[in-house]
Amino acid sequence: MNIEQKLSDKTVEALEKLYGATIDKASFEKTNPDFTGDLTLVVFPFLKVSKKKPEDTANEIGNYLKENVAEIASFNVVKGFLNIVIGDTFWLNYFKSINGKSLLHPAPENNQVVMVEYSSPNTNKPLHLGHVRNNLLGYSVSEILKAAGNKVIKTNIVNDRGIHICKSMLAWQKWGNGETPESCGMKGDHLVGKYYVEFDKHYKAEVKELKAKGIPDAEAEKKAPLMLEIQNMLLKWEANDKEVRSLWEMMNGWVYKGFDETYKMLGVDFDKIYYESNTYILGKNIIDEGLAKGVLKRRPDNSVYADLTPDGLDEKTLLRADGTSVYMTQDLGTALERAKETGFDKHIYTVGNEQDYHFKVLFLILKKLGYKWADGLYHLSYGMVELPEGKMKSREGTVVDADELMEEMIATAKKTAEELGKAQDLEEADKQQLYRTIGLGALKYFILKVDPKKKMLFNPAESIDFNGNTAPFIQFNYVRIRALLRKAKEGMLNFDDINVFIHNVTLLPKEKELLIKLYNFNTTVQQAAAEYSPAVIANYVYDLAKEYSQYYHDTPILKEEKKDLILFRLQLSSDIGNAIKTGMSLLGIEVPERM
RNA sequence: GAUUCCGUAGCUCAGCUGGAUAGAGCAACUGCCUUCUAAGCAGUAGGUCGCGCGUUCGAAUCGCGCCGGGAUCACCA
Repeated sequence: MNIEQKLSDKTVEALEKLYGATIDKASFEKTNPDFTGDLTLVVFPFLKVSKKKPEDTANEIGNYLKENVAEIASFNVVKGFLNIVIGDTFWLNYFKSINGKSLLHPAPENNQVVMVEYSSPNTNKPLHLGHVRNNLLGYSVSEILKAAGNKVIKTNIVNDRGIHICKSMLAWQKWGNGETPESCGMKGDHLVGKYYVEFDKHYKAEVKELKAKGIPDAEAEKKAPLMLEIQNMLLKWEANDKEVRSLWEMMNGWVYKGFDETYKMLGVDFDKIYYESNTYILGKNIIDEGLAKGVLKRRPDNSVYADLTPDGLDEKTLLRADGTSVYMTQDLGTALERAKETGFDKHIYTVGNEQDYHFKVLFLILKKLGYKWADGLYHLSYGMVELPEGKMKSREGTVVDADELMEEMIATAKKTAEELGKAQDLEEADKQQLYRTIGLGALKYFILKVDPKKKMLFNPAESIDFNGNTAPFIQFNYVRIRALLRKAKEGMLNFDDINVFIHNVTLLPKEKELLIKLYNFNTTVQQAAAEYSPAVIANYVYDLAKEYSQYYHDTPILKEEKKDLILFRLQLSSDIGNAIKTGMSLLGIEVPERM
């Protein structure tokens, strides 16, 4: 049982015995660093039952706890604050208990099936910074949920069909001259993206021309020849036209190859990939079911809708008058399909906050339809990535490309390392690997340390930092630990048998703080899982690394005179290294051995 | 207009299930490399926690109202 729980239970007991009061639980919090103690109980809420002054109440509870909880070394009272000091013995026992083990101990009873959907790209253009945030979040949340004891299925739904896909296809057909990724040396997704832009350019020119002839805006946009052509192409696609389909398959193939490279570089992956070309028809069964149950209604023109006005939302159309379905219909169908397929307990959609309304409606309709699993649906809604001048706009060319961004980060890592004279004795291949680890680490940490639901700012003019609250700083501390351990090994120091050296250890204040931090590792992972927030992990790992950095600076480890202390400090460092490595892996960030 | 998210140091962010004097990093300025990796450590300076009212022994944190910003409110995806 953890110490906070024990203290809480005993406090409840104390209140009962001292004042005859029944209280559910008493919560302790971390003692403010300016005061002596490890855990603090605020006694103000108990004055009602004690009918005594804050100081007296705190002292009485303190005395009771001291007598009944062996781990307590001492306590002090400041106004209404009861500060508890936990003895070294407790922390040293904890230290022994984690020796050589993983810090993670997932709760098996928590073993739920969780689907995490993320990425969801369109196959008409390459991935950009917004996708990067999505991918990193989805991947990291998946890792965190796994660490918290869930069975996670990572999924991706690829938007591979529709009018926007036809745009790049048509443009390539018209102006591509048979260009392929091989022939021009361009990554497939970038090549297709180029033709998407190309389409837009010609289309705009046509619209402008029509407008010049005095045709109203809306009509010009609809009547432009290129618009009519892609609409025709979409119809052909839906009719399974051989020529259109093979063009579609070829160009999507290029895109997938490009995406695979980007995903690989980002370090994300999926257990199951869905394609909208297979799922867009889904959902019609649900309509029939909904109509039968009376959840959905039919209008005179034959269109079908869900009336959500009683819930403070609008009417949502699910089937057009012509019988075709809309985006929402697909999502209803896909959710049902997945529920049948996997029997998930939870399903997390990693999608930007611009779709908050969409998911509200989606979940509500599924609940109204009476599906139990609908309670397990969750929209992991994250804020947009903005540039100093505002939103990224592909039309204005202000989109930050994912591949380019990663390249730049790696190049900056290289440049910085060379300036600092780092890693000079490494093999060339190891150097390249190191620059990747550092550059991509910096990028990932920069994005993940921010609370997902907040919008975040990215300034391309200022490169992402490598100092301070960053991945390279955390990696650096890991590297220092690894260097110590290598040297210890060379010096034949054997710290395997913890029982030999632990008896002669008195904890320094910093060592105790570090042990407390390690002790909180699992709680932190659980919290991050509950909040679906990698930022919780990022902040934890940074705090730990920062504390260690101070410790490392102030405390001799290999240079310590007493051998038992050397061994203790090495083992402590090693444990911290493990915590850093594990924590970073939950963010999808690697740590190097040297840098 | 309605719904919703956000507003903390010059900048980027923590803290928010109410608790003690609001924390980091960057940028600025000062020190510290013949001692375990200086991508580091220590220090100085920088805040009416958007504004007001309320609840409370206690509010950055909870509630209400303003002000400012974003997003959404299609038989688009």
